[in-house]
Amino acid sequence: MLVSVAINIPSEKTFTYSVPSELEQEIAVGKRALVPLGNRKMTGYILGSPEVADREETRDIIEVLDMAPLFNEDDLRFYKWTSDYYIHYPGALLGNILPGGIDIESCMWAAPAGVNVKDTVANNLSPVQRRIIDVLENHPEGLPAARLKKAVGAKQIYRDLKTLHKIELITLEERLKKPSIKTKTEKLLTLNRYDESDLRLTEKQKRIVDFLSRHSESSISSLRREFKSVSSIIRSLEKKGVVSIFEREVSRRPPHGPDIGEDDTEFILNKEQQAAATEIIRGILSEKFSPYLLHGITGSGKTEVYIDAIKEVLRLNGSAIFLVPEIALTPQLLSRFNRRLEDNEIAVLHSGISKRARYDQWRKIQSGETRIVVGARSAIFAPVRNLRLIIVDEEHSTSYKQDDRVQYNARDLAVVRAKLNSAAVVLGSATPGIQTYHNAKEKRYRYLSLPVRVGNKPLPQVDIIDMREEKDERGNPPIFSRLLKSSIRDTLESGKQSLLFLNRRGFNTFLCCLDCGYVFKCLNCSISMTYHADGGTLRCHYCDYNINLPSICPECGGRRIRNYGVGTERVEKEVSRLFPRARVERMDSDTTAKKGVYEKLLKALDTGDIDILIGTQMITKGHDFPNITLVGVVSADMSLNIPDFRAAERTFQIITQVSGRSGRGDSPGRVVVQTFNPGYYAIKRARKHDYQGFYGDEIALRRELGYPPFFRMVNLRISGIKKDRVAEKARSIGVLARKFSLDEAIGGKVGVIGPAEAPIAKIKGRYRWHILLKGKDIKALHTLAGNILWETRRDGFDIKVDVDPVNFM
DNA sequence: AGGCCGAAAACG
DNA sequence: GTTTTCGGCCTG
Repeated sequence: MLVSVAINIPSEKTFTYSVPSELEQEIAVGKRALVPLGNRKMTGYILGSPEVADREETRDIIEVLDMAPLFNEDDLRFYKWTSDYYIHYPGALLGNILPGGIDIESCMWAAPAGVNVKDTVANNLSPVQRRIIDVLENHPEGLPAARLKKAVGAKQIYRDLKTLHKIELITLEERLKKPSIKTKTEKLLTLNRYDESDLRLTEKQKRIVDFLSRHSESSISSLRREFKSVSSIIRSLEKKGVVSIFEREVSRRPPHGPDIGEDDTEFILNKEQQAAATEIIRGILSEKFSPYLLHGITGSGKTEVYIDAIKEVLRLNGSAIFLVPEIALTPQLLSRFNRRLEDNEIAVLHSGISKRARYDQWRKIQSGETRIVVGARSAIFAPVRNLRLIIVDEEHSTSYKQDDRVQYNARDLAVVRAKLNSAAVVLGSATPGIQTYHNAKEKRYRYLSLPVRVGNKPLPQVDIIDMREEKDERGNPPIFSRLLKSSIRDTLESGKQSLLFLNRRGFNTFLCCLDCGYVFKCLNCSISMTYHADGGTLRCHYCDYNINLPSICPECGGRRIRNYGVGTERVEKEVSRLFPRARVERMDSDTTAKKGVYEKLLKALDTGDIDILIGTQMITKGHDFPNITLVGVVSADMSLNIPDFRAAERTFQIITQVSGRSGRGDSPGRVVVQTFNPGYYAIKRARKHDYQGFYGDEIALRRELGYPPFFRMVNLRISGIKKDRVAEKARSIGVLARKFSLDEAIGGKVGVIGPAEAPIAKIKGRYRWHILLKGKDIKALHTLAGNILWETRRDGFDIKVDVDPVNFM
């Protein structure tokens, strides 16, 4: 018997192994096996068992690592599609999406041999060898070769390790690295059929046999509770063949979150919600691929529609995946789900869950025990059984695109997975992505609309303030316009709550020397550092490098350093100055870094203990607080000035989303948007809540300029430590790309733009360049990107392919 | 010929 | 990803 496995290494290959006959029983797709690779051992993910090997020699697998598969063939088809589309190594993709911390592998382990290195010997060692000895002196128990290499700072280390081993200064052995989480198992007993007349059982043995005959299977621990000491009795029963012992994994329940929001158990859908839910349920029942765009304005009650559809899926004994853009949104959603979908356990998958719990959840989903999965983007890979429905809430959110490691877009993958499983998929948003809306217009998705707010509440009135007209005492633009100031005051006086939104945390966005114009920038990243008044530090928002606020300019020694730009901290200070009696809180990634703070702030907002909440992106989504009647967008321009073709789309979405927080209760809401670009179409359309109008403007531009959805893109990112060499490498890849783009298979169907230095030219000490590939034919784009990767050695460079890029920085 | 080194390939 | 092998270069 043969198996093909994928291994978590940067290689597109899968590997074929033979299976010793005693392990054949245990083989199944989706289980892991310990396999030999070179002279080490690695964890391989079993993909199938081919009839014939594609090479002469195969080695035996060592061990099957799982009792039950981690995924089945359906899941695998989807994973394979993903690794093909995003041009990722299949083993690396599996390694990334499967619950972490359970794989086993071995490595070379170097340890000092415990002999004194004599001077005469030491003098004969090369510098690298001497450093190895030095490092090992501080690690008497030894180190993995790879870690040692880093510690020594050498390019190569194996030759020297071998030499040192030969002269017996160090020991070298292969060592298994233990998985970081252990799977918990319990031992179970079942009663075999046996001939009573053949056996003489003691009194105690009889009692246990009697107990077992009344239960189909029992754990040893439950027997122990019943009969105290049992081990020796069980052993002798097993010897006689009366019982058999087997092992099974047990899992723990995840902790229960806090309860937020009103009791909405008795919710009744309005006419539009009912129509949308009915249509989605029709799709679910059809057992055909049924994609929907649920376009519901803010406050229109999309979640109720989702819950209705999920209820239907549960009735059909199917599974549903519910994706949320940010893990911060799960607690609220969960308490709502728990109220409405009682008796059904809900699995939560996201990066905030511990490894151990994530593994347990994965197991329960895989076995079909849990049928509802809620989570951030990675939950799209959950190994659900009988998938009938995927919901992508706030589908326009850019956080569905993973930026590091394996880059994928969970929103797009949701549609693919639904297609592979003939399931329904609902993309829901108040401000659908241009691409999604375009798909709906082209009839690829069915369009469902919730055009009114629940309870017919009006949308808030939006006022645009031209900040060029506003001046403070010194003639500079103030933080708050007169209208925003008076609106906050009015809101305070009427006992309602205000939300102030700003897309930038910190105090001032940059510091600048008035004498020489020097701007304080991060040493590792080409980013201006942000002043944080909290700790009196300057911080880089990319690598968190921070220094104390300097009093003199490091460039010219000048003492006149000025603050520019406004962050949430600065806004907070200004609010406290203007409204000293108001209860003000700030919600951004600085204040919510500590666990539980986020929930606490939401709770306080809920109970009315906050008058004014200031925050970033974090406050724009998904919260329903009826007492908020004023929303202030402190600066709408931040998202406009990014080098990205989606800048207008983002601006429209942010203004609309944050406006939607206002006026959800009985009092009408109001929104004040401050901007230096009051005439910009995205802002003008947002003022009128005019999505269709905005779409019309935007799609015309996209068509004219050749952007998605009319053209597809692949971005190649090249980064490295040495500035000149990265530039050189980028240029040589650019030449290669242009050459390949003329190939027959591609035939001028792909345009090559660049290479160019990335807008953020340096992050964490790595210089960055990119090359953009653009074309209508995704196949040609894929072929070209694949060819380039294939032909390019990444010696000292990091080269990443980003298919359908979202972030161009 | 043998040692040394960085680059490249192989790993089933 | 780790470990081995390749091939060019130097020394003697």
